[in-house]
Amino acid sequence: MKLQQLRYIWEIAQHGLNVSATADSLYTSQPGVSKQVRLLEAELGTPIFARNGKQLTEVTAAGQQIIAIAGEILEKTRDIWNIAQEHKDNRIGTLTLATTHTQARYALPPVIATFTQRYPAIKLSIHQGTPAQISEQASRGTADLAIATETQDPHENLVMLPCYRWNRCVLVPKDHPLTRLERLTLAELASHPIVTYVFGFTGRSQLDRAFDEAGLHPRIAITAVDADVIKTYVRLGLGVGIVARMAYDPLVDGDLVALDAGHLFGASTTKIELRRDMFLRGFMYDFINLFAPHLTRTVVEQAMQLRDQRDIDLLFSRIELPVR
Amino acid sequence: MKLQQLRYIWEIAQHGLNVSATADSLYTSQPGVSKQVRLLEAELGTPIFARNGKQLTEVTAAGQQIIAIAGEILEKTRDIWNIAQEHKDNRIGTLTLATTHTQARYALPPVIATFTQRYPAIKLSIHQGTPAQISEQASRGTADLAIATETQDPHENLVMLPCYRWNRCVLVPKDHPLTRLERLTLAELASHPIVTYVFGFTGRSQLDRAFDEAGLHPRIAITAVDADVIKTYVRLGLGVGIVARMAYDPLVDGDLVALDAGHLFGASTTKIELRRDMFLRGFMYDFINLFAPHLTRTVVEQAMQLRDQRDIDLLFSRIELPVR
DNA sequence: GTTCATTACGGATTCCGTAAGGATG
DNA sequence: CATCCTTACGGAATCCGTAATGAAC
Repeated sequence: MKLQQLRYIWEIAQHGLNVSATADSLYTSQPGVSKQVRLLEAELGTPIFARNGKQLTEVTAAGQQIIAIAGEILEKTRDIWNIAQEHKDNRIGTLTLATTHTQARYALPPVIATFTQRYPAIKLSIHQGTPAQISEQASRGTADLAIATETQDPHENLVMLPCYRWNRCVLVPKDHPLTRLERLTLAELASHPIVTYVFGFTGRSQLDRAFDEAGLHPRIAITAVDADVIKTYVRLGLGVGIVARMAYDPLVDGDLVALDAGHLFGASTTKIELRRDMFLRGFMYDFINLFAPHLTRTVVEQAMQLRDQRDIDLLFSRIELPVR
Repeated sequence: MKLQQLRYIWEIAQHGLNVSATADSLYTSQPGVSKQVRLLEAELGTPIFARNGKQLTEVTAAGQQIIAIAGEILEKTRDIWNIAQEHKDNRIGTLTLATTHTQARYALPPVIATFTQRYPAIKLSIHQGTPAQISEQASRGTADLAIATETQDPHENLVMLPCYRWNRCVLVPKDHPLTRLERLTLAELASHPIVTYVFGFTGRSQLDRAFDEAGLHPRIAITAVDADVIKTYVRLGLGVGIVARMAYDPLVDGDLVALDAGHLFGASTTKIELRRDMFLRGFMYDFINLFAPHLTRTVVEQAMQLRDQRDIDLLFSRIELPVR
């Protein structure tokens, strides 16, 4: 059994059992990959992939278990690399973030500016995706950290650290009837067509819940994954926008009015997700701390040692999160 | 980075940084091991071992972290092997038990008789040791299961499953004054010199606690790790023995009298310890089930999925354990 | 002087690429 | 017929053993 063989079978599984594509992605030859797989299967004495003739058609029962463990082993080799790099020179390395549009566009820029200034030799790479995708990336070790607000069903091996709470605002054109109200209500809001996030993004589910609990069923005219698209359609007069307050920038969005909606929907919480047992490099702790000042190295280490997310939530229940 | 290199550094750490001894234990040449270590260090760019001239003197900070992870990786490769074997033929394989004298001598024999009959092709190997040693073995993956009563400070990565409760008895020669008592008391017992287990073995700490709480300080004349030695000294008249009741065998120990002491010390619990994330083969579930009938495969799987030993204890608090 | 790790070196093995072959849809 | 996996084969790299070297206790 060799690490490379484990890497091969894992990558083949990730590439839909296509050995050629896998070989390409690993910058090696297809027969080489194929051969190592056969060798591993021969050594273990049991097939990992089921074949129809020469095509790989599915993963055997044994294969599924083996590939899962192979993935864990590969994560740990990455940890070893990180440890070695950290001790060699803690200023160089790579930080891979997986995050959503909202974070990347509105929350992260100042943090990243400071971070890159402090660590000019750290290569930063940001993977944008859906909340489900970025959780997946953190879980698989493709990304070091995931940053998002919505998490449908949390992965077993991820720790979630609350970073900040934020409120929504309602975006309307300057002369919109809603601007003449003393205080915005859910009922008033529901009488207009809504432009907001698609389900699963940026606290959308919390928004639905608020309307539901009030027995209101507003018409959702348009849904988008990011605030910029939402603003565009608000400008076209297709509805009133509901976005994260931080997405409203007076300088750029002077033609729109932002009406506070914090009292209507309650605050949402943005979280950092990371693998429970991963090795965090010094600059990673620093990045987390820059993003969420209450998440000091000590606090993060403490949280990661807890085995149960409930214990972690308990740990943070005492801490006052910043509100944006 | 190769699996073999990880195995080498891990084994070197286990062998007190002696490369020659490590090479011998791995049935390979010493220069080969040495070279692979240097290659790994070169690849990672950071030393794993500190050297004084050519001697390995200590493990670097990076090395400690790396070796720890290497150990976890090696455990997972064993899991892969087990999975493959299980799918190849679930009747062949190896079961490695780590246990104490008391279990091996009195509790395990009938279980093992049944087990070997059911699985004639499973190689069974039993490592005897102190409770601390056998926990260590389970934790390190040197043994599949550890079976013991006392566990000083439980390892992080071990799950402990309660198997049965047992009581003590007092062994005395046939004509001993204690035999004339209606009902044995702690005070009476404490007035005689005691022969029992050394601290850390077979529920000894619970025994001490009972005397302490009664404000008694009996003279402990002789301590041993196993009941057979204890019986020997009781026969020599050096004191009264306190042993697990199951250690008294009327057939062999007819010259001694066993006085029930369950009401004096309360019951102790014998537990199976196993790595939380290990892959258990079918026959391993079966062995556990034979040893403790309430530990069915479903129950064991359930317990292993719990992240916190407290949750496991909770799970079993409802179950009535057999008493021996 | 003994123990122990590194370096040197040669033979065997393994790895990995290209090219050809055969199966699938 | 295009895609895709396997087999065949040769050159390169790696591995692993023995022997020699040198440092530490």
